[in-house]
Amino acid sequence: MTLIHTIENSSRSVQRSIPDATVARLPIYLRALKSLAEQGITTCASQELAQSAGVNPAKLRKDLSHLGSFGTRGVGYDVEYLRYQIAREIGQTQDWDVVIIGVGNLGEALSNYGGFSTRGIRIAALVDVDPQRIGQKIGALTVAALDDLETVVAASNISIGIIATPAEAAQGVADRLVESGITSILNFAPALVSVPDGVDVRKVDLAIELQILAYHEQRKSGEPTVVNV
Amino acid sequence: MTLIHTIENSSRSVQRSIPDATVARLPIYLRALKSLAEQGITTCASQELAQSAGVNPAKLRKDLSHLGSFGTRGVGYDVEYLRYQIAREIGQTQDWDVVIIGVGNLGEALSNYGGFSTRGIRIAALVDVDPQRIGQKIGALTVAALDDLETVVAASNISIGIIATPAEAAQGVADRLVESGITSILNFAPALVSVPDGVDVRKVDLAIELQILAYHEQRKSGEPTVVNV
DNA sequence: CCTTGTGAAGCTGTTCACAGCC
DNA sequence: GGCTGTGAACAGCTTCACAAGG
Repeated sequence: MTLIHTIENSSRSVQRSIPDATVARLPIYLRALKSLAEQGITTCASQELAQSAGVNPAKLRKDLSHLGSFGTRGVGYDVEYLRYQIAREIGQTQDWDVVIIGVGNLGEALSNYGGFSTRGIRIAALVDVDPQRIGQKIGALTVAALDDLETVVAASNISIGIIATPAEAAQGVADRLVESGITSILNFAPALVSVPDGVDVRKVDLAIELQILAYHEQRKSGEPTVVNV
Repeated sequence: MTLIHTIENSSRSVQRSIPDATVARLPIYLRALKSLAEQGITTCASQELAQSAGVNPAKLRKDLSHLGSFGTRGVGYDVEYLRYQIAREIGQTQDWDVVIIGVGNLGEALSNYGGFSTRGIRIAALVDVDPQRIGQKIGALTVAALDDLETVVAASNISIGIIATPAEAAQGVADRLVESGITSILNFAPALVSVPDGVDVRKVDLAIELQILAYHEQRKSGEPTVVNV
């Protein structure tokens, strides 16, 4: 990806840029900490936290070491304090407004998905091309026209776009998003979208996930462990 | 992960086990090849195919080299032949039957998702706990009771389970799936599920994807590239 | 004594660059 | 000449194991 415009270490302040692999796990730690907090646990060792997050303790400690030094040797971490530090690092102290483009089955499911609000994500707008869809109400939101994307983005201070259209429409929508000033895109369409430098695209391809499982499944059942000599 | 019960190289046959990173890209190549085929292109160089898949040509060639040697030096690859070889490797020559557990917004969206059938995935059954849901028709399928999971799995020759329940229910469902003999699970619930060795679990967490984007977004807008000295 | 934070080792994946082959 | 297939260099991530420090 290499989208991090390497600031190549200015003199002061902590060394920027946390490894991608670490960033991807920070939300998991956050959820694990939340769960510990709800159980009334106020302090934990890397051991427990790691277990609760499904990683190995060394990895957890290494990950945290990229953000700073928040633990106490011989004791562990203060749950609330660590929670706050991670939240701050990944920008969870504010809410992020998101627009979903494409209000089909998936778009609608996403807009009704309950898991976002507690994680700093707010679905702020829905957009579609279909005249039948435009004006329709989904929960508290009214579906806007794709033509009004720029207006919608500007009005709602939106910073992330979700593409939930068919594959053919994906590139066009991505272009429109970029024009609107959006620099972070989550793409659910099974298509490659290309964007200018400085714009982040993440892709979630549901079919691919299943195809990967199918591959392993084939391995497991296909050849019944031929350990011939 | 390390779920590949390393056969540690028996004497004959190609060395098994393709790198995970490669497996994850094979479906992408397959789609790119399909697209080329539809444009009437019968032969292609790694250059074009790589571009169409969004990877670099060297990586593509290295990936393919793990499956065998399917190209012609000085010429490139035969689109149909390569397509068949990759499809064979990832088990796309047959259809894989899938059960979705949890027919909420997401489960329903998945069951209506058009992108599966062309990629060798067939939603064969839907299951829920909610008595209101059970018996309901979604497309051609009738929602079955969670209690009948074993029966459903056996009857339809299902090999993959998709967990689309709330987080609290995920572990219980995973246990039921494993009991039913399922060894491949795609988990959409924002929860860690633990399973015995030999069972593959992949996780898709929609909120995490957005949180990762939010992190980068914060980076981009937060500090306006402080390149102080 | 116990647990963190971290150099160092090891592993996996990517990229380079070229020999091999059509 | 041109493109594949691949050893070798490289980069990033994970794991180990231990010194540092409460």
